[in-house]
Amino acid sequence: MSKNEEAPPLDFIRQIVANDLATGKHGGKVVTRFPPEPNGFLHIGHAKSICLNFGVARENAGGQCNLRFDDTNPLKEEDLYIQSIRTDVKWLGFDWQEHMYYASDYFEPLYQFGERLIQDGHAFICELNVEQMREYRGTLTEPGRESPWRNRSSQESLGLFRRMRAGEFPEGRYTLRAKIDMASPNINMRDPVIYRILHAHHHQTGDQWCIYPTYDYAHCISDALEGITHSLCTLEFEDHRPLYDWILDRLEGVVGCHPQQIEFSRLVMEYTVVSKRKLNALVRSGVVDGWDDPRMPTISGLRRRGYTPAAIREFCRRIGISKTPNNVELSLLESCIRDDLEQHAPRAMAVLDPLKVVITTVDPDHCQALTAANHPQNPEMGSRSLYWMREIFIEREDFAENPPKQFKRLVPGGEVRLRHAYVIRCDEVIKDPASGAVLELRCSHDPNTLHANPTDRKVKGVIHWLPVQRSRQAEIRCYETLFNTPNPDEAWQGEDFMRLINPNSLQILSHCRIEEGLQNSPAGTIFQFERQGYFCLDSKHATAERPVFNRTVGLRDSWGKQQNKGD
RNA sequence: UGGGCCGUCGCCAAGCGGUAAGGCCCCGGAUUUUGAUUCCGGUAUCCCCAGGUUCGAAUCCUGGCGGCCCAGCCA
Repeated sequence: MSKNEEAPPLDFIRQIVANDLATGKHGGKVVTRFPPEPNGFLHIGHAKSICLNFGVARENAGGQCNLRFDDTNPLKEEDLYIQSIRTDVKWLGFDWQEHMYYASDYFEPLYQFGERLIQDGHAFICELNVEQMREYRGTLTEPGRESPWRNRSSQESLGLFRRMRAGEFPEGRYTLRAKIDMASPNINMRDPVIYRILHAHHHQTGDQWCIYPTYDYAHCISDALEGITHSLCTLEFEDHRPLYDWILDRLEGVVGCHPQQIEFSRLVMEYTVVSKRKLNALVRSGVVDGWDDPRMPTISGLRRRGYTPAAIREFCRRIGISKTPNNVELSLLESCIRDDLEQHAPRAMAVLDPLKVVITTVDPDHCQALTAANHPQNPEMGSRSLYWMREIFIEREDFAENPPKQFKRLVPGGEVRLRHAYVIRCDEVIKDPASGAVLELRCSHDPNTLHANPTDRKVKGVIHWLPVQRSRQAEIRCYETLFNTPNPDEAWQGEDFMRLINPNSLQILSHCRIEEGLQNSPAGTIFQFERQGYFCLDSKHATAERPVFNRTVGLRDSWGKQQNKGD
């Protein structure tokens, strides 16, 4: 294997998996799962977990990754989310095949195991209410006290558990608790509740149940029942692992296997919040258009913004997997989408802020088709026609009466190349006498410069343009970060988050010009508007009559950067 | 002197006792009908700090310091 073909180093989880495979620990199998709770939309942080779980399965022969909805809390969950989660996982390019499950599929065995734990003396029915339980739990530095119901007989607990299931009691009256250790320094081990009464309709099981298992109880058993080998989750569950193992140890011989829980650090990214509560607040306040607003870090938002599945997967690959607290820069995500779109997005021209130019050397009725390649490096992407006519638009910022140093665009008396067309010279600047604003430019073109550069002089700049007649008006939405601080999560206090919102996060330009025909592309089509960036035909607001494009990301802009240095 | 986890370049991240990979960002320079792309080149004598073990330590030991998570009948 040559040097640059070397496989990249495996992250610590993949190392564990590879090692387990080598030693035959799980019978040579790799089964993972992605276990979202259907209580919200998937976001970029979920993408990291999806890429890890499905990735590990895909990379190993015979590997499998289940999609499992962790639906143990009917009060917070909805079927709507199940649909959107399925859509997003598929869109990201992953396939659970026939392995889509619900934790609620296991409610019956979960209940039976509960009876068994009671019979074996490992669980009891408790009558403490929420406040009492909090008092009995102790604190981080003081041990808790045992519930007065802890030592009631198994028979009594069993009877009560059955009556709980039968619906004889109101919510909160009883709970089923694991009997572990109230003095444990790990609070999760202080006789945690594993079943509670909830007279709630469940989106999958309807009114079949009025007692529901908690996450800690349901998750480990669900994993075991599905034959999961490696149960990958984020760091905040590290303290839960002893409980995960404790439950499965009590059920040894009853459930077939004992998966290994491994934790990794969750994704934290600059300028973004990801908690359901905060995302919800943004939606409710109307700061954003909805969960799929192109500024949202949701998968649907990224999709609408123009991010591709491949770019998101590449991002997840580049950030890696570790246990280190992290704060990933936005530039890394942007680099991923640029890399993808640079190769795949067809080029087109758009003028965001049009300035009219009359080419005095072209007849009023002249219309010449010029061929423009759709991609400078990839001829297979074909070409299209641009029409050379007397009246055109150029970008207002591509002309300067008093150019800054190094400016290589159009100036009075100067020349510039129009991309895919001719070199023009600016002969006259027409201004509004009152305001002094530039209204129009009069230019002449050099007919010998179509596919050739002049030999007697050097023309340094190339700018984009569009014919007035054969171009179309469009709305273009340019986005910046939603927040004006790189760490909105920290800065976010209570309900007061408006002060964190970047007032320029959305700029709507409604008088842009685009090449004719672009508006008929399917929603979601992405173009590179040359010299500007990547733009995606909006899937929500665009019509053929009124095209709307979202700027996915701008091109790298070394000129703009250089300009800003001077400020 | 509650428990758990983490600390390698501005940001991610390899490294697993043999003398600091890679990516992003940044800075030079070449090519360019996108100030894009591409292409070269540069960027940690040092791995939170202090001791120790060793011929040799980012990697082992000891002691500090800093950060994150946990007191839901949420997940």
